[in-house]
Amino acid sequence: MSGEPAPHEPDAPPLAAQLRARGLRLTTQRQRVLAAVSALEHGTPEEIGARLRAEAGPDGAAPDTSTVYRTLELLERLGLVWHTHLGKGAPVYHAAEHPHLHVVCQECGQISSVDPTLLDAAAERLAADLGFTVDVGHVALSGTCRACAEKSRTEQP
Amino acid sequence: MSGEPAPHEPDAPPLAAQLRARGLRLTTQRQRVLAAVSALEHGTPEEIGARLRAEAGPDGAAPDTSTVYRTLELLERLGLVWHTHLGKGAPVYHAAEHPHLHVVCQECGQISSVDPTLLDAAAERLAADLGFTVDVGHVALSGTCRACAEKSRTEQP
DNA sequence: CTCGTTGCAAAGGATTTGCACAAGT
DNA sequence: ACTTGTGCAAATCCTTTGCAACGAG
Repeated sequence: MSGEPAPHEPDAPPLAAQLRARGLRLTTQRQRVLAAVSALEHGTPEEIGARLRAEAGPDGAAPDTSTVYRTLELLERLGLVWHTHLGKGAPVYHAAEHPHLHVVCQECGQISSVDPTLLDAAAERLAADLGFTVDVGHVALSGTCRACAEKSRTEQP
Repeated sequence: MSGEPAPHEPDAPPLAAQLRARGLRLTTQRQRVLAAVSALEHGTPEEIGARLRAEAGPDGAAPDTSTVYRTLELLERLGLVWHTHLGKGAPVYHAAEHPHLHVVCQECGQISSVDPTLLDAAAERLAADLGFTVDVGHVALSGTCRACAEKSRTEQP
């Protein structure tokens, strides 16, 4: 902690650079997967694959499912994307950009993004108490959204 | 919010009562699964099943895997257990008892339980802002524990 | 040209479901 | 007895892996 250069740059971590630095290769697939993750706010591997198929059209070839998984894992290791487990099913991926907090309704599954500073106080407390560093990008708060709370109040009086 | 009767009773929600109230039946399997969840602090469905097998011994019959899953779902709906997704793998279940917050290290997987009041401020903020009710029992904070933070500092200077 | 990457297809693990029988009330 | 719960086995869903061909540097 000694002053970050910039709050958040235009395209923060240069994909190509990250790859070259590690002797890895910049492929169309990797660019497309990353783009898809950014485009879909919260996408499961399956949804990301589906989107890539849609973008590719009938004749254009989309990355294979296995490639999507492999690429997501890679991108995560490069720090370009993060994943979170929201419900029972598949994890959702989101671009690392500026960190944000996920809030998920257990009933309807709706996802909201919240200002991460919401947890700053708690995070500092954990750091001071346990030396534990909270990774805000990974955090998801579960609960019940307003709509579902009212709905269940109506259905079960 | 008008004063809770007691901070936490000896055996808060009576399993049998919960079942009878809904016309459901009290079976050995259900009692055993609940007991196993309590015994294992944080158990995956698989681990819970394994423990039941072990408890049953060579000749005693343990609940089937599918029964474990069905029962966990039921117990959760009854409010007796909660599940949380810690890593990529399976969800972990824990007895509902008094609520506590889970803090998980992404590297070593170690789980710590923290005072849930840590999130009270954030929870109230969400309630006021979005009408969203945070379910503290479900929440898991991911990050890096002190040990792992120091370890990676040593290995990559 | 060399080595990382991809596609394909099959394997693997985890969770769910249909149905007939066993068990709780 | 009546209805719910369980065991069994097959079906699904999600993810991973081996290997030959392909493409970036």
